[in-house]
Amino acid sequence: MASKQGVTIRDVARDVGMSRQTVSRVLNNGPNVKPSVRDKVNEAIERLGYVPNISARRMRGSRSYLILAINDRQRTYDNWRAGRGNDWVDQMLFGGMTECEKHGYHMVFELIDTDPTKAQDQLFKVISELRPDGVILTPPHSDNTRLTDLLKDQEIACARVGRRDGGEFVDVCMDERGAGQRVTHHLVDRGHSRIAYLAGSPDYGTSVMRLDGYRAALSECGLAVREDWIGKGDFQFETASVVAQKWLHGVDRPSAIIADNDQMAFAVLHTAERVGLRIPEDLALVSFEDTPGVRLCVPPMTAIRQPTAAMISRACEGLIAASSGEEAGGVFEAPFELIQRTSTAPSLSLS
Amino acid sequence: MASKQGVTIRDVARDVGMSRQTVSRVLNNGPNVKPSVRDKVNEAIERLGYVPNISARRMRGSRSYLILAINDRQRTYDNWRAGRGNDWVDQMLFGGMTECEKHGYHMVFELIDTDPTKAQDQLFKVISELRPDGVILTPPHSDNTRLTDLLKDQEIACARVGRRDGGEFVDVCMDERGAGQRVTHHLVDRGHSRIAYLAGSPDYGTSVMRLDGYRAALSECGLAVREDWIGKGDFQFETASVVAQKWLHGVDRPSAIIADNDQMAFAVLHTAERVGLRIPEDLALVSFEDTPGVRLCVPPMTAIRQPTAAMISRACEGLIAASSGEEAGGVFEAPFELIQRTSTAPSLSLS
DNA sequence: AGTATAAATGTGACCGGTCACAATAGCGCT
DNA sequence: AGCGCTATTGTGACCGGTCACATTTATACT
Repeated sequence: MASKQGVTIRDVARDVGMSRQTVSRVLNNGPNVKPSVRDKVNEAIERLGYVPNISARRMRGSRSYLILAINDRQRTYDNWRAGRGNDWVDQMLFGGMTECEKHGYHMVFELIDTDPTKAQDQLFKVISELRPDGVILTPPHSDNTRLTDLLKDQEIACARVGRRDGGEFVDVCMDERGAGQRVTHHLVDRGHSRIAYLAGSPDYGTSVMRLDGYRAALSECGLAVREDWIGKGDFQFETASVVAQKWLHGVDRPSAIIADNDQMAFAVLHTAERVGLRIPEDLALVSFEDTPGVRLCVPPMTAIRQPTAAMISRACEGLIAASSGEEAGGVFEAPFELIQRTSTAPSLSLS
Repeated sequence: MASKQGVTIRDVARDVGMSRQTVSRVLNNGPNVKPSVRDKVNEAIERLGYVPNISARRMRGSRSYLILAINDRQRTYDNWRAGRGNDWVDQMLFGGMTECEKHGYHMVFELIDTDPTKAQDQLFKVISELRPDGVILTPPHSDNTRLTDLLKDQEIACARVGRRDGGEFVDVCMDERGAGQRVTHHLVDRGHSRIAYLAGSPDYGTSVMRLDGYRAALSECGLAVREDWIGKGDFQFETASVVAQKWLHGVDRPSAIIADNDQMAFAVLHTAERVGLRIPEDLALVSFEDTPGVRLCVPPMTAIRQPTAAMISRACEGLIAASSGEEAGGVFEAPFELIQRTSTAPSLSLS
């Protein structure tokens, strides 16, 4: 099964009686083309149904019109296998694709392993094959310097989701620290002073920043930070259940828990139910991830809504600008939203 | 920002003192290469870190090592916008990518419009740009003959999700009719005889087949089909709410409802709550889509679990085989599963 | 008008692979 | 050794664009 080629640039050139280079100039919005010629060429392109072949463009030219989005294989697989979706992937796809389409770009998704060395090999392979104009790294790979070094070495623009260093990188992020603060203040405003924090992994920069915001907010409110109320999770349900169990089973227990992702929030929810605590009356709960599950569970949870689509969209924009020769590095911070739902509704017992 | 090229096939050829064609033969598992040479070349490829460039391969060669997956823009956008995820996309991504990776292929996702003419133009553009080896069409585009004709004309292999005609196409599907039957029998087994069916859209072949299975099962059980209990939905919450409202508000109401997708099932759930019907005691409910929301809502719903990942994986396999020159068309039916949850639990009032 | 300069257009090479076909090497057999 | 045949390897062209540079045409200015 061979895929034949349709109309080529030479067909268009012949049709308008110009050289292929002139047509190429029109295609790339190059300078020094007489308006009348530009119009004539565009008309011919339209009429003949000419569409430039991306592979050919990539050969001699420097652009491939491809943006590569990298996700973590284990994380994606776990979510998929467990039957909870990858809301994240969906939003990336939508935000990225919409932006790419505007500029005539395409998105390719790839999964790579968590192990830094394997990840490096896999990324090397795929960028050698595809030679994308830009690569989007998502956590935890945004923090892997082997990958960023590789991309720098290969002179491929790189966007990092969840980082905020900028420089030559297109860093897109949310104000994680601010979100940590906001969530904490939200709970304090509701009358809570015994607020625990169920952290994800210190390997994730985002986790660290959120936790930092939590600490800061407690200080701002004149509340002490209890280190035993900072739980060490791993984004998984099981581990979080153990921590929640420990916290909730005695008398000296938190009145509110902030969970670093939806799975850990669900773990708290289940544990609370098991030990007979009602939400929100006996325990308030906030999730840092606003997935369908979080919205639909009982009670629906208050959550931080990450602007994933906006971030990826911006990442694509930056990468495309960079591959057009512009200085596009820097930090773009997308605004988060705190969605208030029942899990932190005002409760009588506290007022 | 130009992406430089690394090691090329000529570098490898020079290294082993052979011609580039010989290296090419090794790469493509071509015949007539002396084993010792093959080994030497492979060693050099490994040592030099050579990875063939996909764009270059595509130029003179007939393969692009690209599989294109097409999804409907409106549907994806609606789901995304509404804050419910696209579980479907996630599974496609995972199933497809895993299969592609095995064969050195890559997946590109694209969204196209529902309108058949627009869809055709958009597909034409993207296949002209990318020249993929295969295209996966998902509902409702699997039923759009303009698209399949275009692909046939362009000699690009095509897989259709949710179709079962086969022939030159790689059709992957679930036994939709069987699922419709199974769901209906499940309800009858639970003692129901007043079973309504909230259909999606007659534009979707899958919807039609499921409905057919429902009718068949009722006949098999000696139950009459009530046409007024076959609701015309459009996969949307709002429309389904109206239908559910009509059904549930009187005395002559169904004791069980089958919904063609999760949104419509949620609509029934909400409507039931509003009119004071308990699930499953007063009304049983089954969803044809097993998304995270369906699993997490209250009560958790019995649902058909579509083997999306398996179907897409198989589609990729077929397309890759086809582009390798094999006769790969045909129908592949992936097994569905009925996941029994609380929404159809045995209820006292019926026993 | 005549020349300097800029604008517009054209030409050949080239990117990194694969194709078609040519050329050489190796083998079995008389 | 000589022959026929097959297995193995090599050569030049080529895919469809873009690059660098050459060439022609238009505009500006003395």
